[in-house]
Formats: sequence, structure tokens, C-alpha cells
Amino acid sequence: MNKKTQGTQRRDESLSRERIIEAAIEILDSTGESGLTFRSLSEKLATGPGAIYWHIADKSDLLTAACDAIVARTVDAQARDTTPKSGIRKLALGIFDMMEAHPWAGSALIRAGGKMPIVRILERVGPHVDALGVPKSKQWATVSALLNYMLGVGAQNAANTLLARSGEVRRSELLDGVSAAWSQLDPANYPYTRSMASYLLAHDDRKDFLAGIDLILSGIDSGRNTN
Amino acid sequence: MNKKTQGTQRRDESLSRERIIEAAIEILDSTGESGLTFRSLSEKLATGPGAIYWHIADKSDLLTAACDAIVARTVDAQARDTTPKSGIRKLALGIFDMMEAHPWAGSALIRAGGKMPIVRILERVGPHVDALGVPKSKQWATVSALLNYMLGVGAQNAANTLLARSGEVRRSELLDGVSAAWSQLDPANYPYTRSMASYLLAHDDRKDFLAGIDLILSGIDSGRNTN
DNA sequence: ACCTGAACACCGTTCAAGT
DNA sequence: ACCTGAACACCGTTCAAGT
Repeated sequence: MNKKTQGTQRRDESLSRERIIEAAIEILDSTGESGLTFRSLSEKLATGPGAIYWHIADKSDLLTAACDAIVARTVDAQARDTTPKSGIRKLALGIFDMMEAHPWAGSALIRAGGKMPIVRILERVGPHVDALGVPKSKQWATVSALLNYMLGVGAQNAANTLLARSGEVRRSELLDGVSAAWSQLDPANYPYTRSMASYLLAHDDRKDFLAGIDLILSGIDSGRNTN
Repeated sequence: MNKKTQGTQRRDESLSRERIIEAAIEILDSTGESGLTFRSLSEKLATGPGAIYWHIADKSDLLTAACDAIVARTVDAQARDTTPKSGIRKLALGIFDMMEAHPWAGSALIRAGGKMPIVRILERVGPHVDALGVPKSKQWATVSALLNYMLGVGAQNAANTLLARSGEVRRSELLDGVSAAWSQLDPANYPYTRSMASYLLAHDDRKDFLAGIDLILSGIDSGRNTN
């Protein structure tokens, strides 16, 4: 009856930073980082590319904001009542799973500098490290180590899914390919990498990720005694 | 006298993969990752963009090859006669310094997947880890942890120099900016990050990087006993 | 076999003009 | 204040044509 509220192609909600970021996340999740352009985004939002610039500074701002939104969700889903060690382990696994589900978030997180998404993670890791008894003067180095490790894993995962996407191969097939390439390396020059080829096939990403966290955690432990 | 050998604009050496990669490194070092385009590269080589594609598959191939060249130099400069621990520390510092000198290499390394530059590093770290007494079944996870940590630091350094370049600020000023932003965060929601703002100003990148390596190394140590 | 350079199909970003 | 969409200044990559 009411023509005004029927709306054909015209969006009913007005544009907003939140709506833009939400749409960006949908595009990133479905088509990856290369699928997100100001044209694809403005098409999804039924507007022009220029309109987005009223709410978003530039593409880097958009990526950081999209990343921040999912980091916030991940971090808020964490239980607060745990021991420091299990708190760190659970947080790390949460970040890992987040990066697995949203591969673009890994590279976005690394490019975010000291902005909000990093702050959110820092704000969770820090108190756990403090509760572990690490002296204030060493906390920055310790927290950095945990953070850098998580980011390194995430960024490499992101790179791998990117490679897999472009080459029309799945993640597991990509690992198969790397393993095969390694096993064909010159034994004289690359004996170690060759020997790792079979381990690469059998390994469990998530488990190895946690093993790295545990390595750092027990490094923190032994540091406390000799301090 | 001899017009043929005087050569005006015309290059005398013919194009080759090596010459292209060498020129790419020069551009990357002087103008950063965004300065390297097939146009700028072909201009430096006094040829057309299409010519490069006869020797190089695509831009990702070019970046990986450029990265591999400087990783090879770094790794070859390492002394071989050291204890495992100091070997790992020296290698890690070598990689760190390399990434500081060539910020583009950090992101290139991360996007290289399991290709040559990674293999070179693996081939150095692996034997040290083996000599440390880590059982074969745990070596992949251990080597991965070290590698991921190094890549995480490098990629973040790369991102920071990129941010600094685009914003016309130097690296140190960027850190000042982050520190200032952190000290203005809401104390109720971000107390920990706020408290780290001052430490961020005083810290030493290289020292903290090494502290992280040492954390992992002593984690490996304590794992050996409870194994 | 190797090189040339115009052309194609895109990008992020800007900006006069509208409402 | 907010949106439109054409235009600008780029990209990576391809490919017919040359040598």
C-alpha cells in the first residue's frame, strides 16, 4: 500500500560505518582479500564507491576496522575465570581459530600496527603474564613474544590460503605440494628440510601452534626462577 | 670512435633472471614495496614490461626471488662453528638485521610459503634444534615455533615501516605516536595497554626480539628434562 | 628464442555536482 | 550532512608483432 516503504533496489537503512564494515566482512569471508574492492563493496551496499569515503578513511582503515570487529568478538567470547596459563592458551587458540575462519584477518592484524585489534589482544594477554609473576620490566618483551608468535602463525596461514586460492588447490593439497617439493630437494645441500617432508604431511597445525605457545610459557616459567 | 660500443640508452648486457632480480632489489631498497612495479622495473632495465615476463612468472615470483637472494646472503654469512644455542641466536639476529635493512623482505618471506627462502632458514635452524637434543617427533613443532616467531616480528616491522613511509613519519616517531595513543586509552577498559605505553617508548626492538628467542630456547631446554 | 609496447581489465581515490 | 558516479592516475598481465 505504502509506496514509500516498499522500496525496490533502494536500501532502506542509511549508510553507516557499521553497515559498511559488516558488508566488508561478508565479502572478505566469501571471496577473500582480493575480492574486497570499493566497487564490489559499494555494489553490495547499493551505492557508489565515493559514498564509502564519507565513513571510511581508506582501504587500510576498512581492513583494520573489519579485523577489529572479529577480534572483539573472539576476545569477548573468552572465559575470564581461569588460571593465567590456561587463560593464555585459550586466548591463543581463540585467535588461531579466528584466523583459520577468517584468513584475511591474519594479514590485517599484522598491518594494524598498534591499533585497536592489537590493543584488544594485548589487554587480555598482559594481565595473564602479570599474574604469572613476570616482573614489570620484562612484561613488554614477554607479551611481545607471545603476540609476535601468534601473528607469525596467522600471517603464514593467511598466505597459504591465498596461495591455495589462486592456484585452485585446497589447503591440504598445498601442503602435499610443499612436502613433495621438499622431498625432491638436493640431499647434499638441503638434508634437514628433506627429512622434514614426511613430518609436514602428518602434522596438525593447531597442535603445533599450541606447542609453540607452551614452549614460550615454559620459557617464562624457567625465567622466573633464575631471575 | 666506435659507434656500436658507445651505446646511448641501449643496455649492453642482455636481460636475465639475475639482472632482473638485482634491479628489483635495488628498487625495493630505495623506494619500498610500493615502488616496485613492472613499469618502474622495465624502465630501470631499459626494456618493456612484457620482456620481464619472459624470465619471471609474475610479481609474486619476483618478490620471492628477490627475498631469496638476500636470505641466501644472510644465511651464508653465518659462522658454522658455534654451539647450537648461540647458532640459533646468531641466525635469528642475522634474520632480524636483514629485515631491518630490507623491510620489504619480511612480508615477502611470509608470503613465500614453503619456497626456497624459507627452506634456507629451515636448513640452518633445524640442525641446531637437532643438536639441542629435541626428539625427531617434536622437531617440526619446535622449528616451526622459532620460524613463526621470527616471521611475526619481521612482518610487523615491515608493516610499521610501511605505515611510517606513507604517513611521512620516521619509525621512531611512529612508536611515539602509538605510545601517545595508548596512554590516552580509557583506563577502565584498557588499563594494561595504558600501563605499557611508557615501556614502549624505552624498549629496544632488537633486544626484545632476542629475549623472545631466548624464551623459546629455554622452553626447549626445560622440555628436554620432562620428556 | 627473446624482446617490444600498445592494449585490456582492472584498481584506490578524488571531486564536482547533486539532495 | 551525506550521497552520486564519472574521471584520474595508476596497476599486473597479455599478446600480436617484430628481430
